[in-house]
Amino acid sequence: MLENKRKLILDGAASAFSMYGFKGTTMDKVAALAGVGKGTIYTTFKNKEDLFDAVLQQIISEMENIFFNCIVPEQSVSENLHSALYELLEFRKDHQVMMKLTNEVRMFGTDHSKRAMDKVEDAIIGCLEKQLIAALEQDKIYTSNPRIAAFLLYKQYMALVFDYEEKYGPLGKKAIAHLLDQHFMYALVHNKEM
Amino acid sequence: MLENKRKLILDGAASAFSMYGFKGTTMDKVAALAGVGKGTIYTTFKNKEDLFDAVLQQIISEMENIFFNCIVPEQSVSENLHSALYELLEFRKDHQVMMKLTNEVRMFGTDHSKRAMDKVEDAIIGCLEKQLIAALEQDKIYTSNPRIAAFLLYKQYMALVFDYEEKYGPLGKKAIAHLLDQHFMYALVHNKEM
DNA sequence: AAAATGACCAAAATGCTCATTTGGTCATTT
DNA sequence: AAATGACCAAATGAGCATTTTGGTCATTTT
Repeated sequence: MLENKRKLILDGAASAFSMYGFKGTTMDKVAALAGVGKGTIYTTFKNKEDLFDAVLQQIISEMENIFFNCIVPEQSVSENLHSALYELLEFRKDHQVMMKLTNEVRMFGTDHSKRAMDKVEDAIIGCLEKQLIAALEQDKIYTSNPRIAAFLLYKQYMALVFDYEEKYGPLGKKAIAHLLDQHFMYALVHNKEM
Repeated sequence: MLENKRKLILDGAASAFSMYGFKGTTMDKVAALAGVGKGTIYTTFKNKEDLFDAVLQQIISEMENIFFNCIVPEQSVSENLHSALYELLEFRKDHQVMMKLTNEVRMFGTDHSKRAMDKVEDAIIGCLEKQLIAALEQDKIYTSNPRIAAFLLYKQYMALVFDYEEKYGPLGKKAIAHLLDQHFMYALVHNKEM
């Protein structure tokens, strides 16, 4: 019944971290939410941070699946990238709790949990990079360094979704996609000098 | 002698805020560094935050001057934007203390001093926007919204200078300029559909 | 026997008190 | 009239008592 418990605990922990953040989540709460004894958690996970890592890893996997599923060879690069970004938007909406966590962890978290959150960022950038590389191999885009391009794409996306909203008010999904298309994708698709 | 004192105080305060940050700076230290009595500060500035504002405003003015001076009509838009970004890089180097302040204020500062730091950001974006508008009027670039373009340019620049360094190591000035040129400017200069 | 559990403990977090520091004032000095 | 620093109320932080919490392990359950 160990594997069954693992899922229970992981789900309880995900709820707890979502509701209370990292610091606000106690192992007692996780145990209660998961409906298991506190000691049981420690038969599967080394400690709180390990549990946190596992929850994030689960989110990362979900996300990578979603990303993977929107690469459609028949689609144009631009369309694929659009799909990917829409998925990123949807993902953010579903897991907007995770974004709160990002903030909290950066402010109060330990070094370890900071690194854990960075892994999420790296995973997203990695997904984007993968798509860019695929496009690159088909000569659909030009870039000397798909990793940097993915990094910039991600940062620009985050700036539009979060920073812009803070300063000038929220932007619709449509507007964000359009802005990225005009200001970032265009160069990728047309600039042969990269 | 009031105007003379004002400069003394402003310089002392600039040093103090640079050395100790906002919280770490006491009015006694400012008075000592400026070589004036503490009470004197309050004949010119309403309070600590007002003084902080004044110091930032001075930095903003310096920065705007530098920016203004690198708009050369004979130069191409791309060159002008390059100059502006190089100046921004130089500016950051000289006032890198200010960047520390940004962090500190965001973490521990009052709402007021946060807004004060935002003004610096807005000033930089404003400078970029001004240059973009000038270029737009000469039909040298295309963009439906120079404010957003300036915002994105700034964010991308900051991401390259700070976030990228944190993740993958520092980028040289040359590399940063090149990346911005390839990934951002290109669309501005070529994408007539904006 | 193997898995699950919750009472238990050391350590960390929190609340609280009180001495010190600090932003700001104002009577005095220059 | 301008400048000043002793002075004050409020904010801060060190130090301590109390509570909470991550993690363990002897006991119970299956």
